[in-house]
This record gives sequence, C-alpha cells and structure tokens, in this order.
Amino acid sequence: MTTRRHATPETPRTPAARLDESPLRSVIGYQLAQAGVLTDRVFDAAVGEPLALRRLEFTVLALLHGNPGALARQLSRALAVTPAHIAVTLERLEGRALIERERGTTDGRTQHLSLTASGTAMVDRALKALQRGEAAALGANLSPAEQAMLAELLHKAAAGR
Amino acid sequence: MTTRRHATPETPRTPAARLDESPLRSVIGYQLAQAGVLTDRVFDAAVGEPLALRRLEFTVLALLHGNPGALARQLSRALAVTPAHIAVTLERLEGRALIERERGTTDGRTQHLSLTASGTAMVDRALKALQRGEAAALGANLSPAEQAMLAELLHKAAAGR
DNA sequence: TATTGTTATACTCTATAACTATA
DNA sequence: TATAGTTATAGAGTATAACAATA
Repeated sequence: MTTRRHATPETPRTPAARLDESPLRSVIGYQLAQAGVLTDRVFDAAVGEPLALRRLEFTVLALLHGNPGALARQLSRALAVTPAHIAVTLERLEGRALIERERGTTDGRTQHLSLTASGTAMVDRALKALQRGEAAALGANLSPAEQAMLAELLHKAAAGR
Repeated sequence: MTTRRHATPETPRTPAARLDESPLRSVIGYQLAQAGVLTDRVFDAAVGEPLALRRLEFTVLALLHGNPGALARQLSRALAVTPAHIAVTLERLEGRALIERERGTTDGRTQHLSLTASGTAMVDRALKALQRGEAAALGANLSPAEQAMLAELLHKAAAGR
C-alpha cells in the first residue's frame, strides 16, 4: 500500500495532457462551476465590461424589470444574498439613476423599487447582449434544444430552494 | 413614458409574494448561479464543514485522485484558476499531509503531485458524502435520470472551454 | 418583540505583479 | 527568451454585527 514502484504504465502520468475528470463527472456542483467559467466570461464580455454592471447589479435590474414595486427583502431572499449586500447594491444603482425608491404607504419601513427609464433601457440592452453571447458561446457544444433543456433543468433544480 | 399613473392592476406590486423571474428564465448564467446556491450549501454541509475542505481544495484532491503525477500548471488550466492560487492551495494541502510533491526528473522546474494515503481516504469520503448530499437535495425536484442529464449537459456546455 | 433597511467592519476568495529557478 | 512555480500584495465579493425606524 505504500509503494507504487512498478512503473504503472496504465497511469502514464500525463504531464502535458488534459486531466481526467471522471471522479467528478457526476458531481453537479463541479459541473456547475465549470460551466460557470464559461457563462461568467460571456457576462463580463457582453454586459459586465461594456455596461459597467456587476453580476448582482444586473440581476437586480432584471428582477425589477419583471417586478416593479418589489422590496429589498424580496430581492435578498430570491437571490440568497444578505440584506446588507442588497442595500449597497441598491445604493449604487440609485446613484446611477437606474432605479428609484418610493417609501411604502402602508408600511413605512419598506420602499418599493422600480426601474427608471434609463434603467429599463439598460436591462433591455443587457438581456439582449447576454442572450446573444450565451447562445454563441454555448452553441458550439449544445443545440438550441439542449440549451433550453439545460435552462429548464437548472430551474427545476433550484426550485425548492 | 414618464408616468405610470393608471394603477396597472396587471402588475399588483406583489410586495410579499415570490418574484417573477421570467426575464431571466433563459439566461443560463442566472440559472447556473441559482442552482449553485443549492449545491454550494450541500458542499458546505457534506464536505466543507465536516472535513474542513474548501471547494478548490476538494476539487484539487479529486483531480489528483484520477491523475496521479499531475502538475500544478495542469490544475491551473483545468480549473481556470491562477497559478498563484493553485500554489497556495497546494501548500495548504501539503501542510495537512494530504498530497505529496516530487520534483520532476526530466524537467527540474516541475513537480509531480499525488495524494497521500490520508488524502486518498479524504477524497473518497468527500466524494461519497457529496454524491449522497446532492442526490438528496436534488432528488426533491429532479429524477435520477434528470440529474444525470443535467450533469451531462453541463459537461458538454463547458467542454470546449 | 419582530422586521425592514442601513452602516461599519472584517473575512474569504481570487487576481496581478514581481521574483526564482530551470529550460 | 519562455515556462513552472512561488511570494507578496491588492482588490472584489460577501458576510457578520450593531444600529435606526417602524410595526
């Protein structure tokens, strides 16, 4: 058990070759992270750099696009991000006049969030650029049907969270 | 374009309800991140905390499991992580006697990495705990066949990276 | 007393830059 | 001159804790 002297030609030490990932093949978290390398690059190139939007900033804008009047607490829960982090993010977005806050009338602690006109324009551009970028990057390896199925499976996976 | 006065009963401002994620439905990067929340939790509970392993540490061990004699440079490329980050990670793993380094004979700059006996035992335990944990967490929403397909689609998505 | 949101602070992760040794 | 690896430093992201205002 201590030595592996006999030169093991079965394990050629592949010093310059690609690594065998088979132990991690069925580990969803690993495959998720590997695929994420690709989508992160796409985001940075298509949205992050050209529009100076961080991932969380973009995501908040996109959620507000479909949910005008949403509360910070809802964003926090939907994205599994701390309220503190959301607060700082909203502060930045408001500073860039991409969102507005309106204090709640029935509950004075809350504030209803919504996109400004330029915020709406920004999300629209970002969503289009992202979809084009992802389709191009994934298209090399996945058919459109496979991409749709991947999105659907991921959505289901995260559903009960 | 400036006002949205007319009370829009179609958008009920859903202050306490779940948010509508439809604008992001087909954004793979978003779905990836959402599913990642789940798998990250599983990792922390099944591996990270009980075995005091960070994600990258576990991944390095798992790759060395299938690739004895691999080089730091290979890990760096396979995982899209900087050589500096890999070096620090290897240092920690060696300090815990989970891996060994052996200087290359043909190229004195390199070092071949391999698991120690306790490193091997650690990976085996971690992989089993992870697989059980993921199956349990995802099982609520995905059938075993769907889980396998998800892993396969993710693998294909990241293939050409 | 619990909840919404904020500020201040600190920690983790990961990267960039500068360097050594070998090729 | 280029590459493998290391060290030192810095930055981005994210969390915890303490707080203010409202319910």
